[in-house]
Amino acid sequence: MSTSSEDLRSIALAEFATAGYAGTSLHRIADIAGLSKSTVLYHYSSKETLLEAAVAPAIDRMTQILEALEVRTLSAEGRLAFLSEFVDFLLEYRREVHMFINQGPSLVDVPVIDRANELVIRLAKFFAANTASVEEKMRFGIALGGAAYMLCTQDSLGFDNTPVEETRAALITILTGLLAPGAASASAATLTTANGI
Amino acid sequence: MSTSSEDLRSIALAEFATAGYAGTSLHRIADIAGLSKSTVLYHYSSKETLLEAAVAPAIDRMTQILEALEVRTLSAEGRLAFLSEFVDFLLEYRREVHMFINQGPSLVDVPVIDRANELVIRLAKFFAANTASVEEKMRFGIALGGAAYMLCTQDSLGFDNTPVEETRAALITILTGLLAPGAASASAATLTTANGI
DNA sequence: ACAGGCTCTGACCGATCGGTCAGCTAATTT
DNA sequence: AAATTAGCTGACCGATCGGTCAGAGCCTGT
Repeated sequence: MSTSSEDLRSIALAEFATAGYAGTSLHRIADIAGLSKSTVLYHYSSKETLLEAAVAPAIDRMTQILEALEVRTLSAEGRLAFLSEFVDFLLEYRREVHMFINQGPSLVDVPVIDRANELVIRLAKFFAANTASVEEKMRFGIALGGAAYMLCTQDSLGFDNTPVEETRAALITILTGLLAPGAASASAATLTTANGI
Repeated sequence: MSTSSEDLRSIALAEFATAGYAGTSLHRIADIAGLSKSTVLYHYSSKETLLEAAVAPAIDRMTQILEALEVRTLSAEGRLAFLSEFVDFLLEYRREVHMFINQGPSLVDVPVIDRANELVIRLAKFFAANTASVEEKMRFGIALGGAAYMLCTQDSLGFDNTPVEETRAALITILTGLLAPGAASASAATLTTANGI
């Protein structure tokens, strides 16, 4: 894997996430990378291949997390531990998650995006089972969509130079309060400090 | 304003919100409306004009809300009353808000979207003033982005046939807890019932 | 020195994009 | 009845889209 390939992958991911897949041309990606459009199609045989390469790591990681999750039963502590793991996932793959969430419906014919949509549904089923109330389902949607949006808009919200540790700790606190209202703040504080923040 | 004009406006809004402005062709809008592309350009002189017509009502309403907000000072009750008003705004203009939030950065050269972006910034400044902590700014981002996402994805989250009143009451409860942690649940319940739900 | 990959490029292709224009039809105005 | 207007359409335009292809430059192994 050459340097150009990795450059193109990260440039494409950033552009797809902000301008949208349809709104980003191969010419633009090539320009940013300082290459020609032909070179982009040399490294990735098509625009769709480039998209798949851009989001594949996030999908693999998400699949892995979900499989481990669906095996073990979920105690109250296990739920909080999973939340901590999921926050790390969100922090690392914020742009990919933002893409899945906001462009998933319009990219249904792309196989890799279909897999992502399926993962989101599986996650939703875990967090808000069929027996869950409407409010619980809404809480899950707000947590997922809100976190992805917020993490991709830090600059516009005015805290883009915040250290990652602080963002992580605050996000765990907020999501804990959102998804487990009631027995929230105490457990969240315990979890936050337990992870060495 | 003929029937076709209004049809095209609502079709365009729905398509722009789900597939993105760049990802939606005038041909597709015309097809859905059962008209020709030429007819779309007869009613709206350009694609950008159609976008402006689609989002203008939401921008006007949001401007009106913000101006009224920035005049009066904000007591604790006033803040909750505003939240109730803002939830109504979100419910009515969910697709427009979803557009502003997710496509705002990529449509900076469109004047009407610039106005929308400016409104979001003004709203952020109200909710999380410059003195606000990072966590408070994050809470605002999650609330805004999360509510817009959740309301536009009800079907995928499995509660699309929920009556509006229930959605509204739950959203007020959730957002109150998100934006005013601590003195949340009691006030939220009071506000919810006070609005006749 | 030479042969063979790797990386990269410009020229070119058909399809689709947003947009223009002349003109059709049916209703309305005078 | 004649003229005008609103609503709509297909043909067409230049620009840009994703994608193909032959080949140039370069580095490595023989």
